[in-house]
Amino acid sequence: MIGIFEVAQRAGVSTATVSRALNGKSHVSARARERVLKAAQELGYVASSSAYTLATGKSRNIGVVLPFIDRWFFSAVLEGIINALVSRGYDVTLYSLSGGASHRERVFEDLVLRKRVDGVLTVALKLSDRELEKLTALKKPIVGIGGPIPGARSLSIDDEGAGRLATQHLISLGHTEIGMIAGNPASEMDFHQPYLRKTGYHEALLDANLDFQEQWMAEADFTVGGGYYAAKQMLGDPRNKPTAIFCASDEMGFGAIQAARDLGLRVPQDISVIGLDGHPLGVFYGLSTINQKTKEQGEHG
Amino acid sequence: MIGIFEVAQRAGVSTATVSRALNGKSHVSARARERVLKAAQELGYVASSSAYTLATGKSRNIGVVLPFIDRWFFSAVLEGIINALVSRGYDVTLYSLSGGASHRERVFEDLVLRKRVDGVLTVALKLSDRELEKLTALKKPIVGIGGPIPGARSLSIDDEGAGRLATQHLISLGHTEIGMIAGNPASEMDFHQPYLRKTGYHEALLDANLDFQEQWMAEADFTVGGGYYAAKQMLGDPRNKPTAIFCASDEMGFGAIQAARDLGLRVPQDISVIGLDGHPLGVFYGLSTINQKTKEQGEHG
DNA sequence: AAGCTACCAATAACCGTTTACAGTTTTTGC
DNA sequence: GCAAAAACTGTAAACGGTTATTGGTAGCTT
Repeated sequence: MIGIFEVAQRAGVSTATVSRALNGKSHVSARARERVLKAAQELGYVASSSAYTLATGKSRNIGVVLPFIDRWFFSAVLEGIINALVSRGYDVTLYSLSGGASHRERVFEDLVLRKRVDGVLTVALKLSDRELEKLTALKKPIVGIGGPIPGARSLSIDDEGAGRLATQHLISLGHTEIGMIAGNPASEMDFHQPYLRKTGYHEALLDANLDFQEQWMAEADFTVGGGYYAAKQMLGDPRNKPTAIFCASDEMGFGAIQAARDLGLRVPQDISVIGLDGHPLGVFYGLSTINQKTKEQGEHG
Repeated sequence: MIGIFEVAQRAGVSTATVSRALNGKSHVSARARERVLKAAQELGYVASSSAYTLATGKSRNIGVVLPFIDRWFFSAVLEGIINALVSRGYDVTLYSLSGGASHRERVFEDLVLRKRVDGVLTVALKLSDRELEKLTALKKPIVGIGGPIPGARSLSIDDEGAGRLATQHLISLGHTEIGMIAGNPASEMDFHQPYLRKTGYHEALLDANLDFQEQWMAEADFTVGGGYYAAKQMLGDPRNKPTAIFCASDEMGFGAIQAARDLGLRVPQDISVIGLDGHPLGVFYGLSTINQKTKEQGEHG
């Protein structure tokens, strides 16, 4: 195994100098630095991260916790996070909560607490008190994306505004009978965009003096399938159906469009559907507001 | 900060005993073990992973390298991997290559080599010689999923068989004019399912004595958009278009279906589309063979 | 009661870096 | 040229665990 000592030997200096040179610190002569760099290069030396972490307390590693990864929204955000972090020299270790409750507990009890990460980033998550306590006990920076964490830096789009905007767009197209397929918070690990987006919808209707009908409001689990069944039900009654639907996620929007088609309705002639998120498939179907993947830009100091 | 010493003190034993007790090793009396466990529990002690790694050489951490994460196939596989690994007590650190070439190089040069991982898992990746060399120099287990790595354990579905199966299915439906939208290897970080799936298609046609027409073979980049444009072109000529299309990925299949619709064709009456992967949206559209997420079961010793 | 034999537990040596501190060399100012 | 200051470099002590080695202490045998 080749360690710092071998490099030092080859460069004809001490390990301390090697360390300083490699970490770009001062108190190293140009000559020594050059020789160290050369030796390290030739030997293909990279400092062992565990030893580095042990000695410095920094791990150059960020933990990212999210409820799912195989849903578009989450993987898109994740991709953005990773690219941003990697280009800053951090690694990312991933904790998915999709494995069930015991899984979730374990993530917070054990894994996050092994002092392995320099910071934690949660996506669209609402933490229990206990979880929050565990996390803050780490005394490491925490940031919540799309789901505020009490006492931590947070970052999210204006869900209420987005909901209002989408609804207003439908109104501006001349629609007066507008339904909504909202998110179902329980199904989604407790994050609360659902409420905000729904509020935006209500407000937009109110502002425009439009009717709100109970049967034009459905909840689904953010998936294509959920949107499909919700829409099928909402549009099932020919005597009383909306002419437009605002879906709280693009994926539900896709489902709704398909449901409309299966019912023999043409989109967008017979019914308009608008989604929310910025899913790349959106261009082929309904509309969408872009949910920046740039979410990862503003974080981390 | 609370370390092993505090636990030892509280339990009235030495740190050596604490370590043995916590790691389930022998040479600890039942009484001592119990007291240690209790003390650790009360103090919420978890061994620092860097110290553990430094001392033992094991990191309980697996690196996963994949070309993208915001495409369904990859995120689905990733989710499976993570769940399998986490339930075995491993963490997963993620390396995405989507950030461009310099990014890719950095991943292999630097990050993977910080001796941070106990093993590496690549998904649908074809490595350059240099990359492979770097990786094997780690002397850690490597496994390639959906893309064999020379000299490493590999795991993938039978792409050729799947291609043949899909084509045969179309044939069994009575189709004789069958097109294919294959993958475009260059666009996809060099993985080679494209060829195999294409081979399966050809073989099935041959077996059934069916014609193969050059203009019924297109290549796209595995995305919905790619499938859309490829299909639009293939179906654009009313005098000479296939009655069925086999798409090498479900996502291209969605695009193809939409293209057909936009051309005024009904699916599946006027044209059949079959995909490959097992995308959950598949139920709403074409057909699909299931690409097991269980890919992560068979690995790692 | 002394001598063995097990079995437990503590001491101390490592794992590979960083870094405070002390020691050595080079500059610089006269 | 010389002393003092500045710049560089090496030694050794952390960092927080694991584990081989060694030392005790009981419990059995005879």
